[in-house]
Amino acid sequence: MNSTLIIAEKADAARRIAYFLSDGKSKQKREKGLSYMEFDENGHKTYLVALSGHIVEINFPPEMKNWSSVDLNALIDSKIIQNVKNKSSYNSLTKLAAESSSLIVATDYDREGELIGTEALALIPEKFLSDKIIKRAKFSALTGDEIKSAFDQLIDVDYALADSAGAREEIDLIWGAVLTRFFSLASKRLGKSFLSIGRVQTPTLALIVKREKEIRAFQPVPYWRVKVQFNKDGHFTGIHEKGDIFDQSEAERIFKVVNGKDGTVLEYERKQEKIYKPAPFNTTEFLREASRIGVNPSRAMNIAERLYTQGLISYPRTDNTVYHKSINFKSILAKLKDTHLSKEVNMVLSQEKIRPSRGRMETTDHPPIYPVNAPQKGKLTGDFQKVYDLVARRFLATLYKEGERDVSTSRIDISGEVFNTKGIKITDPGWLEIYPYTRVQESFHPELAQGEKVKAEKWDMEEDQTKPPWRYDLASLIKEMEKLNLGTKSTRHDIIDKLQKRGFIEGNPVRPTNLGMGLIESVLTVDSKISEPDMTAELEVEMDSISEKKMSKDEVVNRSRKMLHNVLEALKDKEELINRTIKRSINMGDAIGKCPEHKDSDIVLIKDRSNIRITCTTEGCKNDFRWNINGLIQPTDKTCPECGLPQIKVIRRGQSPEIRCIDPKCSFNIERDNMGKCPSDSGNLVVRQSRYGKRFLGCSNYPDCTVTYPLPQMGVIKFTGDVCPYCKSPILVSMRNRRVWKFCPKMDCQFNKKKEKVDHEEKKPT
DNA sequence: GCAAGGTC
Repeated sequence: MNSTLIIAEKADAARRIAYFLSDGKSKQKREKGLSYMEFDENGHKTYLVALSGHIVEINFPPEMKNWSSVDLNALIDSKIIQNVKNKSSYNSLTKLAAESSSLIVATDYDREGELIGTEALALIPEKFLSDKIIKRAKFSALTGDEIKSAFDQLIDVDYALADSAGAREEIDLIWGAVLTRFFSLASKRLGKSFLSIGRVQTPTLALIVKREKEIRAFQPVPYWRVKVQFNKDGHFTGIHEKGDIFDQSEAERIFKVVNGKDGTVLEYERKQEKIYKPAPFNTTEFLREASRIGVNPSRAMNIAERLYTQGLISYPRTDNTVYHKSINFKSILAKLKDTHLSKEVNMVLSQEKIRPSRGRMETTDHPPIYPVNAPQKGKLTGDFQKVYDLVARRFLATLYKEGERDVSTSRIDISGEVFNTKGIKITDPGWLEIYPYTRVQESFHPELAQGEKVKAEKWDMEEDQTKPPWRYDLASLIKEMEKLNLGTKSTRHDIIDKLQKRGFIEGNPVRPTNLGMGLIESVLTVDSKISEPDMTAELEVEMDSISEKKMSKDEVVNRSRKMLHNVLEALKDKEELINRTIKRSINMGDAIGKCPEHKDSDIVLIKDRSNIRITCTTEGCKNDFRWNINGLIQPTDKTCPECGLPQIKVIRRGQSPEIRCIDPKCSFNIERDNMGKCPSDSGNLVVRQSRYGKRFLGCSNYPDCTVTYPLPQMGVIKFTGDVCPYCKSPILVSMRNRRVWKFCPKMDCQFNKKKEKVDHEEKKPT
């Protein structure tokens, strides 16, 4: 029993700790469902177990399960139980702990890490625990030096710090569950359509709703700009120094003074400016850039995780924007040299000295995101390739030189009115050559001299108006959440995903749905901080008081329970109002056109998750349609050529948008979906959408006839009017990216063997 | 069917 067990937070950390402590002699062991690492040192055995984050999950006991019958005040005061989530870690942990004389917690050195460590300790049966030495290794980077010195100077486990994270867990659960149930019950939205409330998700939703309200309330104000186009070896534009002029008569006065006249240079300046290279990637910046190249944060995070486990990039969850001195740039560059980025690598290597850029945030938990290895040729495709390239190019850009540009400015006088001009010319692209995701706009500007006359060619008075604030896109939303300290680098994209899946927000740029607007409005009917980032800020203060041992975890949690009782009372007083607010918001709908029956009535689109109702606002009108659609529905300003009802645009992931009549039974829609006769019972074959949004061909006599055919998911599909000579199925034609394919929908049919390629012009499909 | 936080 002379051995040590080290508990690590994740497999990667366990590997690195084992490697550095054993000088590379550690071995991975797998036996009887156990998985751990092991090494020997002078007869002393050391085991390492890797957890994967939290090993237990807290929850309410089973008797609290029923939403409708459990009293919410009782739920607030309910005891909280723990469930083991990760059985295999648990088995390795308890087995090896029994064989060890000392235990070392070596999880990440932060609040959650301390909790993850103590959770693991708490799972070890008391009889094995009592006689053991329990210690904590404190390292803030997974480097040899850090790890070795951490294990030379072990400290004690900080139970107060773990408790502070434990309080966070419990408070989040209690508030989340109680309020989620309250709002769902109040609006009678139970089952799949429940309304969720949480410390992070609700303030995030409120942010989006607030912005939408600002946009809707925005009153544009007109303004004018007086512009003159000058010419000397090329065109360049001067803008009157007053910029946006809100007084129309003043703008007119200036325009009249200068119209038709040339200018005289008052001042001219040309200077060299640096184009600073970007900082190394932290999670937020990485997600922002990925979003810009068309990979949404959730998917980007998912891909980054997989690239990380494949050993291609470093750990993707980090706040750090400064490379640690231990990173061996040369060896990484050597690995990247044989890839399609060899040109860029050589550019970096051609410098006398490599000086990496630094960001503002320097933490010690993980390095910034950078490539650690080159992928095998052809191994990465699609978005994986895009994301890897983004990380690799960002890395190379941070190691290359700054760019340089010439910035020319001048002030030009026309009859006492002054015009500012500006031109930018890149003289040395520097890192921009490696990192093509950033573009610098160039504009022409000639060299000028003071007192020089410049010819003017065009005089304009442009009218414009002030613009409403921008909607958040997924990238700027994550950035804003980071600024407000909502969520963590690992959870922000998940929170946004949740808001989308629950039908509170949609699109990118992000808009709240009517349901999302209604939920926030109803949350605001009582005076609480549920929808404010302050909830998190205040929780942080409480957590600090626990870790500083000024308060106990129970004191803090119980105080929070008391507050929640009060909030719940206030909410119950407003229950009826809350119900009405949510109902009204859902039924509000967006106007998408006029009703041909009732000329004064709007046709509105009412969305509630995947249920869509499109109806005339006149009570009882026959134009009341229901759609169940997996996809986004957008209004168009067109009407159906068949029946005159408004048309909508249906956008499904991976498919080209379709124009539809709002009446599902309109011949316009039927015609488009008609793909010929079913060979089995001569019903009509029509395009249908599966529950998962995949399209396929099915017989109109379903469920009596269950004939289906798969369809290509991309591109436009039409019926040619021909019938397959082999199997009698209708012959279809698929058009995508100007490529046209004629095929039989029966995949293994003889017809497809010859893969007939049809020219666009040769035969126009009907 | 509830939260947010780890990690895969």
